[in-house]
Amino acid sequence: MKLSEREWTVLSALWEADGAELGTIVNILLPHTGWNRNTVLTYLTRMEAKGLVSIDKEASPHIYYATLDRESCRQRERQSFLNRVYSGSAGDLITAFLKEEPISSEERERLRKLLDEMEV
Amino acid sequence: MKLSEREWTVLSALWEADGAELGTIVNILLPHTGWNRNTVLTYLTRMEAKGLVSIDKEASPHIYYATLDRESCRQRERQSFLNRVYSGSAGDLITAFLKEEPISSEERERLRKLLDEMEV
DNA sequence: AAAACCATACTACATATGTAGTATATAAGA
DNA sequence: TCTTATATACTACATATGTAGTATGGTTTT
Repeated sequence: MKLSEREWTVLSALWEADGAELGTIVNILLPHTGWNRNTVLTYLTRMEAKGLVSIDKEASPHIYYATLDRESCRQRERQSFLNRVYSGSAGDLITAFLKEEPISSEERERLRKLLDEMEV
Repeated sequence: MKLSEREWTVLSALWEADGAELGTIVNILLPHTGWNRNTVLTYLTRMEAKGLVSIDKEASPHIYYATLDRESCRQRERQSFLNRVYSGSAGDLITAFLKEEPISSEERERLRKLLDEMEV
């Protein structure tokens, strides 16, 4: 199941404060989205139906959790992006990001080390 | 404007055979999508309305073109992916792909070289 | 020429998505 | 306690997306 942009945003908030009540989530999202409280609630509800969010309804107010952790979602997004945009060629993908994005020299060092470790 | 999965697929076909007539496009897409001819036509028409495709209607049959080249689209997708999934941290993104995807030793060499060139 | 096929335009319709508004119960302050 | 803010459930509605079907006219093949 592919996450939409908005779903990703909602999950990000949950990863930031997992097991949160509505108010908290709304507050996290508000600054950069401007979403209405009920909009957020709709997302959460719909995402529960999709299995992306789980809700503890015993508690009051309800408590909302992400059912997937960030790394699993990233993993899926990576696959999807790699195949869709680069037809699976990770080398090209990495090259493009390397060329385009500013990478600090520490980062570069880390990457070089990683490459070396792969050399066996 | 964000491309949907299907729009990306259609554009891929156009990049493969830009300036093509419907039949050609359908044939390119058919094997991996199974899309009906009219489905493809609908996509092309809708994408023209969005400015993603241009259609030469003088010709008969019409000729369909992608209005954006692959690299521009890749560029946008990279930005979107980077920000959405990695909050802008290109280093983490690259690391994840490096660790996960099989990269040939020639690729690794190329990447190393690229990293070295950045070292100035 | 009649049959079969291709292309285009237009229509259709279900589901998804973005974005709330309303009604209602409840909790928290004044 | 009366008012106000919160939370939840439910409803609403426009636009987008996925996926064709139909009607029509041109083209190619028997």
